[in-house]
Amino acid sequence: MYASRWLDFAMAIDKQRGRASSPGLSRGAIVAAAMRIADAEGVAALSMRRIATELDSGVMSLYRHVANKDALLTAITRAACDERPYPEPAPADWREAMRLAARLDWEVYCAHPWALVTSSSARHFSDTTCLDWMVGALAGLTEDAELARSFSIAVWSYVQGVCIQHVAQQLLSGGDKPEQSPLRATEEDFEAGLETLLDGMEQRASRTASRPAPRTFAAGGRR
Amino acid sequence: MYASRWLDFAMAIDKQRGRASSPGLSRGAIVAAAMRIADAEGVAALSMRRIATELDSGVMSLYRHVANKDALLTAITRAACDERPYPEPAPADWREAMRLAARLDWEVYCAHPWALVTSSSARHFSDTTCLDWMVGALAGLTEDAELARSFSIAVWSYVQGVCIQHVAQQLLSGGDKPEQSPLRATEEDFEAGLETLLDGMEQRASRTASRPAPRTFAAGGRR
DNA sequence: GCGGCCTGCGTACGACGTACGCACCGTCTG
DNA sequence: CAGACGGTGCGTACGTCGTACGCAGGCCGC
Repeated sequence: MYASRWLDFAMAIDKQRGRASSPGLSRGAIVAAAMRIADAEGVAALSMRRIATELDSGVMSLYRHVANKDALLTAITRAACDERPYPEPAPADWREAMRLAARLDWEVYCAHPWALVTSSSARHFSDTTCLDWMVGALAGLTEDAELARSFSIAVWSYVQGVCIQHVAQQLLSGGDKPEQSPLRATEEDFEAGLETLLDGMEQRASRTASRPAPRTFAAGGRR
Repeated sequence: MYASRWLDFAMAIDKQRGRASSPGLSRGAIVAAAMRIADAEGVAALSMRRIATELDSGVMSLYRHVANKDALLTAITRAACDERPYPEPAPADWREAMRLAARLDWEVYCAHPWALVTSSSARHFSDTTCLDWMVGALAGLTEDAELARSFSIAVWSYVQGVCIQHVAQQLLSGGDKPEQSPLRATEEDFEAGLETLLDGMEQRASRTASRPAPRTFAAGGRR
C-alpha cells in the first residue's frame, strides 16, 4: 500500500504540526470517509468535493492518493467485502459453506447497499479467489470441477439477485423506506430460496454421480 | 444559437423542407433514440445533449415530452422489457413457464445490458403483474400462494444475478469485450443453474405438500 | 545552499441535468 | 378577421460534477 514506511511517518509528523488536529490525508482515510458518506447519504451523494469537505482538505489533494473516482469506488467496494471475508478454511460441510458465503454477502450488501451498484459483482472483481473458495467448499458434494464451478456461479448469482431485490428501494435515494411489498425479497425469502437451490444442487450432483457413463460417455465425452 | 426572428424563420422553413417526413419530436422518438444510443455507446454515454444531437433538436425540447432524465431511463427500461413480454396465457407446464420467463429476461438483458443498471429490477418496477404471472404459472406445482411467491422471487433473483454476471463487463464501457473468464457466467451456466433451482423447487414443493399440516397448523396457522 | 522529490491545493475547463422564459404555431372564439 | 390561448421548440444560464494543470512549500541527498 505504502511505497515507503518512513515517508509516511514523516508525513504524519508534518501533519501534526501544520494542520494541528487533522489526521492527515491518506488513502485509508479517504476510503473510510467515502464509505461513511455513501452509507449515510447514498452513493449518489458521493462526490470528490463532498469527501474533501468531510476531511476538510482540498478537492485535488485526494488525487494524490486515489487515481480517480472510479478507482475510489472500486476501493470502497473491496473494503466493504473485506469487512466480512470468507473464513479460511471453509466449513467442511458443503451446505454449511454455501450458507456461510451467502450470508456474508447478504450482510455486506445490507450494510452497504451501494456495493451492489459500485461494482456489478462486488466480490468477484477480477480475481478468482472467492470462486475458488466456493469450488473448494463443494468438494464434498461433487468431484466434477466444472459442475462445482457452475454451482458456485449459480449460488453467487442467486445471492446477488436477491440482495438487489431486497435493497433496491434505498439504493439511489439515501433515505430509508422499508416499504413492504410482495416484490421486496425478505430475509425469509432469501434463506428459503437458498435452501431450495442447495436442494437442487444435491439432487443434481447425486444424479450425475450415480450414472456418469450412460449419457456422457455414450455421447462421446462431456460436451 | 438563433437570436433573431428571421433566422428562426429560416430555420423553420429549413425544418419543413429538410426534414419533410420527420414526424417531429415525440416521446416515442426520444425513447427510441435513447435506446439506440445506450445500445451502441453504453448507458454512460447517454446524456440529454447526446439525444438532442441524435434527433437534431434543442436539448430543452426533450423536456416537453419527458419529465426528466430519470423518467426517460425508466421509460427505456420499460420499453426494453415490452419488447419481450411474458405471453398470455402462460404455458400450462410450470417448468416450461419458468424457463420461458427466465429466457425472456435473459434475452432482454443480453440485448440491452444497460437495463440491468437503469432499473435495479427492470421487469418488476412497482407493479406486481410479472410476479402474478409467475405465481399463476406455478399453480401446477403448489397450491400454497406464499410458497409460489417465494419461488417466483427466487427464480427472478437468480436470473437477474446471472445476467449481471454475464454482461458485467460491457456494462459501463460501451465496447464489446467477450472476455472469457471462469467468473463470467455463460449461457450454459445460466440454463444449468436454472434447472438446478427448478429441481429444488419441485422437490421442496412435493415435500411440503406431502406433510402440510404438522408444522403449519400445529403452530397456529401460517406465520 | 540547492536541485530534486513529494504533497497539498487553487484555478479552470468541459460536460452534465435542468429552471426559466420567450418566440412561434394552430385553433378556437368573438 | 382579430385576438386570446395552449402546446411546442429551444437559447440562455446556473449549479454541480470529475479532473488537468501548475504552483507553493517542505523534505531529501549532495
